[in-house]
Amino acid sequence: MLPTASPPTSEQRILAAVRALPYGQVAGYGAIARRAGLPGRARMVARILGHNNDPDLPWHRVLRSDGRIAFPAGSSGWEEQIRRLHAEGVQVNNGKVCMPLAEDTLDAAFWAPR
DNA sequence: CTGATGACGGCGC
DNA sequence: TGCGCCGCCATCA
Repeated sequence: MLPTASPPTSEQRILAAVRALPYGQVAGYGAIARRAGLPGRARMVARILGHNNDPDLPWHRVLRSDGRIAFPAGSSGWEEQIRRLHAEGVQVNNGKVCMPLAEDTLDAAFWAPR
């Protein structure tokens, strides 16, 4: 590697965490920030997504911690996100994703009584 | 430098 | 269950 290698910026780590979301899976802003090594920066994740211009970025898999679409109901972004989630087989009810967040799923699996 | 804003989160009532 | 307030942090006016 180049000797001038610099540490990844917070923005890059956040984008990487979003790209790491598997198809048909969703996560909250706080969860993404946490995975990026930036606990408490949920708002920073939101700002990055709002300024991102990468068509390959699965931003539609990022929701609020309660599983709701972050955009105002009825807005173009709101409809677009639901449209994309539906395309991945994720069911959405009145702006609410009908499935547990990725982090909750992993946590539930870990704590499951088996 | 100070104050306001935002694709948020958590807790209290 | 729903609503409101406060906390966190980076960016903007």
